[in-house]
Amino acid sequence: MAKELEKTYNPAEIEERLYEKWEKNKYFHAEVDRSRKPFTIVMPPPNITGQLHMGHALDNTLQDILIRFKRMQGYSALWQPGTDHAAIATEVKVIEKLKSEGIDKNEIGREEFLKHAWAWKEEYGGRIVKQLKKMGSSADWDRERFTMDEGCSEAVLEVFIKLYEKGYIYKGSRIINWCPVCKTSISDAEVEHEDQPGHFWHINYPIVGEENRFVEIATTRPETLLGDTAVAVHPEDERYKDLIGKMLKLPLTDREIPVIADEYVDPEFGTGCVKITPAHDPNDFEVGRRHHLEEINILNDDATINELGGKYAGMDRYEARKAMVADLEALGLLVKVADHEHSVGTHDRCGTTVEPMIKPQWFVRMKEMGEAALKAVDTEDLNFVPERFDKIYKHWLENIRDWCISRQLWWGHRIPAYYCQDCGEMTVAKMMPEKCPACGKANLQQDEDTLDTWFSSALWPFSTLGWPEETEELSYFYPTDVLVTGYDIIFFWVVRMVFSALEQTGKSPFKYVLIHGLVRDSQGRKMSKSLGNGIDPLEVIDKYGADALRLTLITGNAPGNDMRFYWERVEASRNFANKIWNASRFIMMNIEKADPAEITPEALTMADQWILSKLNALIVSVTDNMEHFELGVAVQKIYDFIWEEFCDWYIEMVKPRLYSDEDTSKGAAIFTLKTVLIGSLKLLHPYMPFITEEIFCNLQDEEDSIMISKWPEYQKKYEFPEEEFAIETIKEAVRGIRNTRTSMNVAPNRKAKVYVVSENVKLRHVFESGRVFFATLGMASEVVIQEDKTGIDSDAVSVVIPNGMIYMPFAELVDVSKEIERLEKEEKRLDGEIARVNGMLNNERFMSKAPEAKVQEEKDKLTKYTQMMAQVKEQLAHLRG
RNA sequence: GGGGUCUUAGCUCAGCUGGGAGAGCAUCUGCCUUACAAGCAGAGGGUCAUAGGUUCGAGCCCUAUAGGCCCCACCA
Repeated sequence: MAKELEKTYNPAEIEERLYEKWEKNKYFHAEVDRSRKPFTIVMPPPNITGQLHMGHALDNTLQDILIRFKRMQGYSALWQPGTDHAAIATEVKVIEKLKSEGIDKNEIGREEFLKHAWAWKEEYGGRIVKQLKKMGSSADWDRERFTMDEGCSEAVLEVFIKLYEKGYIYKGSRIINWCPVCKTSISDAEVEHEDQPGHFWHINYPIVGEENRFVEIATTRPETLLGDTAVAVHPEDERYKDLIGKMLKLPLTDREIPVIADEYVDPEFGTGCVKITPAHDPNDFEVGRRHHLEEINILNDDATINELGGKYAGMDRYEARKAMVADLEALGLLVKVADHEHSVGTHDRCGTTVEPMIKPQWFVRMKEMGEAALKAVDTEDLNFVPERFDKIYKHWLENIRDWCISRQLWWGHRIPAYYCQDCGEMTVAKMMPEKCPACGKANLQQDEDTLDTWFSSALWPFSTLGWPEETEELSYFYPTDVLVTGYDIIFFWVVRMVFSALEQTGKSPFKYVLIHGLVRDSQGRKMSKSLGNGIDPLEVIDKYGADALRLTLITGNAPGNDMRFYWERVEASRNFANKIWNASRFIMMNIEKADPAEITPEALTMADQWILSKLNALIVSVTDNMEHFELGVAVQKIYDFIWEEFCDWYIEMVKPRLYSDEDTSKGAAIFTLKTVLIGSLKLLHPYMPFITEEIFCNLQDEEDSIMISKWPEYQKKYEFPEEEFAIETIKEAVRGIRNTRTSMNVAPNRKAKVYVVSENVKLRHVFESGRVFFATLGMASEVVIQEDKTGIDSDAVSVVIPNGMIYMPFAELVDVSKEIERLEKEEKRLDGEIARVNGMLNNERFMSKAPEAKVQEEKDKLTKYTQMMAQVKEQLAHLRG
């Protein structure tokens, strides 16, 4: 006996209770089970500084749908969760917090600072996890990991040393991107380029020994002049050929610099002369190395001018720029200033303009590993969904430069390099060596730098499973099946996981990468704190429930595309939840009256067979869509089936049987209602886990769970093509009747006698079986089925159906001219259809080239339409008298 | 500069390998019919950006054009 449901659907109360139950019963936990196939998803670890936003909500919903689906299909489905230490983000937050307490990072020192950082992690690291749980995420929290926990740190050390020994990690003084606010180097991927309005300052550099002769250069950053060590021209540039090798007086300094020739210069651009600042421009750096130029660093770490800047020393870079331009103008060396839009690199975390600088840093050599990562896509060991993202992935890898992995931060994995304070020898090892291997002295000090956060996240798919240990988990769950993430972190993360995994484990870390887009606001803008246009997923959950939020995020969206999120859409999802709730409530109310454990197949009526048959088809197509990651399409089909076929048609059809005393028929109805409801709930469960679980459990007595129930499969015994056709025919007839009644303004409560006339025995039989539906669905007072028009009022209203006619005598309501109008419209429609079909069938090439089935399909249509047309014409002739 | 992507009903978007254009919201009409007014029954609304091409057949494939968005890029 099923329990009765509350009258209103209250997600808040239900969700919390069910999530606790699932956790308590360990339903999320996956074990190595060699008797079953594994299915693994590794969760992109949210930052410990994180706060759940729509991006997380979408990302986690997609993963949860896949994992619940596979779990129900019988896989040992592991969703491996964890959090990321988020080096810069966390360090900045901790610094801020300390500042507010009047504490300065540098005063307390590294060790003390890290204590605060860990305290922060303890306090806030769990927050995002709690929020993910509110989404219904069925991750295996027992296996939760952290990028800086012991195991992950061990993996980092292992990889670092291996790569170092292989020569893939090296230390070098090269030009890197420096953030003057965060005071650390950052990788190329962390620099965002944005076009900003700026100026082109044209400056004359006097030629040494030639009175009043100058070389005019143009620059967007005049302050870097202080670091110039040459001016370059194109070797073939006739204008400047004679200057090559001559010396120039560098303005505002007492230095002299040479004019050099280099192919890098584009003679067509600007003046054709380029100032070369090797220490502060990546191109100039390359030129400088080619020509063995001096590299003069003129900046401090906070982007003020350093002691080499003479009178400008101590000034901020922009202040210095202003002062220098003024001085140049006073000297008469400023030729002109032109407006110029140019691309400026900014730090993606803080927005500060990045300053290229030469610093000793650690790099990962990308050539070989990049090539391996490229190959993985070609061999289909790695597949992007949608496919177009392989192009983006490949293009990036083809142009990749070495990855700067050292950061001047304290929070993170410290670089395992040790320097002898006596002889300067560097040793790379997991632990600090007791003695320097070179000089034997015990005076070593570890490198101050830490690793880029992405260095440890790159190992996430295997470090979380125990690597470098050869664990059971690793051999069973790895490589993982799907990675779900946004296109915005393909470069940061996906690429790096792939080459790291290939290098360390010899395998692509996942077979599929399911890419999703951004969740935007109703106007298509990015949701952001500064705009204040974000919608908080937690607020959505509070108001409408997690299921409604999840459904909203999945419907009407194709993989890789951005979506707009607004409240009206959530309401639509909530309405659907309510629909299911009420349909279930109705079914349960009736189960109380009779609940047959089993019924004989013969007891199933045409309607039962029809809906079971439809469910069968739904199962097949939804499963197929889900296997192909077409989650939006799949849930749309479930939605339509539940709302339209099941609620609007089947439940309405079955009501008279439920209210009758005929037990066999009632039993079959209840059996079918229950079977179809359970089947649809299961299909829907991955999308809307809470409401489906609540109903599922209330529907049966055992304290079971839908989330560990078996995924529905196609059942041969529920294949009823004949009955499907019959009900579809009846639906068409009912729609015709309703339509006609509405267009005639027949009062809804006015019943009418309905005559079905057909010469077709089979059709009469169908209507005979479906007689009852016309009473309830078609407002019929009486249904008469006959072979001809005997006894039907000559002015009865007609509805044309394939192979037959329906007549309804409405005496006083009938307006002949309107009737004619209606039929003429139908005639026109049929005329069009017939013309179209004839066009095809009369086309020889269609007949010879189109598939046979298609030709037959069109022939059948022609027969049907021709027959209907004849009836329309006959009726028209009759009305026209 | 290179690449990607989009242009489908008033709005937001689906449309899987080419075979008679769909959903949600909005609008209009009528219904509180004992699961649901967060609902029911009906209706209107689209030369699928434009121009070519391939095909028996194109929203879907190819080419060009226009407009929007995004990513990558060392032109000082």
